[in-house]
Amino acid sequence: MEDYLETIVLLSEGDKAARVTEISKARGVKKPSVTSALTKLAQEGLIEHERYGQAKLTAKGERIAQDVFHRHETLRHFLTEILKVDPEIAANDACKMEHTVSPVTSERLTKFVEFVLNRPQGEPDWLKNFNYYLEHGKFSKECVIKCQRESGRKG
Amino acid sequence: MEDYLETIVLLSEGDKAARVTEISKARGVKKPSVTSALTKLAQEGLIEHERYGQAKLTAKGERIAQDVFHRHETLRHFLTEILKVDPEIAANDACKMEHTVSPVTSERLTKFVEFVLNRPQGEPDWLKNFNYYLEHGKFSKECVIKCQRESGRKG
DNA sequence: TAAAAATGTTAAACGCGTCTAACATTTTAG
DNA sequence: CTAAAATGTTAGACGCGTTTAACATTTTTA
Repeated sequence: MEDYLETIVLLSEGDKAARVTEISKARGVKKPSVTSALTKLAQEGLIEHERYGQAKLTAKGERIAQDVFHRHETLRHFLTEILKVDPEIAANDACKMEHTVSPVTSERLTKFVEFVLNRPQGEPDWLKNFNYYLEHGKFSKECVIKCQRESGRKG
Repeated sequence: MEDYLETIVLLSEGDKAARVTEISKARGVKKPSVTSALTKLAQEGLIEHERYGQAKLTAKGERIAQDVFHRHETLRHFLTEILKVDPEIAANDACKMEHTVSPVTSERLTKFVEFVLNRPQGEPDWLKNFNYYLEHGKFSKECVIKCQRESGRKG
């Protein structure tokens, strides 16, 4: 059901109205599935849906939809920009994971992505080293040296 | 279904035999659910299940079960040791995410966790800085200074 | 070894989200 | 304005994993 909310918010923010056919296309699902989903969401007070008309998010629905979308984006950014997963696969994975991640994890991941990407000076050194590690399967010399330096006489 | 395989592998490796009642307790599910799951897994050639007896993984089943377990552990480590999510919540989240993560993402995450935790010199500085960021909601002075140093005259 | 307890299976039902086929409504175009 | 096309809904079915209730088998124990 969360997926429907997300789709509705995306359509509403875009140029398309959140109608059955559009939602159906967007979600890759037949129209009766949409109708029944909308009926349920309306019963739960998350959308308003007039027969043969548009779906509109209520305040509560909007809140939840934005929340799901936020989880989606956080996961997607993490996957593409840190783990360097192919964008398409990342979007796909994010789409599935967004529903299973607990609030705490979501919040931590958000902070993590912020921490890594919004630092005062951009992409950190260690992320570059991770990319080296990804490509070569071992730590770069630079990385090892840096580790040794950082750990001082403890090493 | 993957969850059943995982449970079977864990019971088999532990002291308990993989019998209906044990699996039922472990998964928090009634016994008929287990019976029907085992029947399906047997049909797919992932386990052998003699009526009223134990479930045993086939080679193929073992491979898949280990794979799921590996995804689980990778996710769990990432959540607890990097994002510092509470162990119980982390285990829970891992349990749900392990089924939705694509092979590529799983592999990258594994490498990432390795990279962070199995470095030559232990937990890296930046992870400590992330912990500071988690607690205080801002970058530590040390972190900012380091960033400036690293970026040199570009900054 | 027979009764009791534990364990396992079967049958029938449910909720969920989906589908197809048929029907209803609205929109569009001639 | 009306016929055709597009859009939306309803009814009935399916697969999935689950449940309860009843029954079958095995194990324990007295």
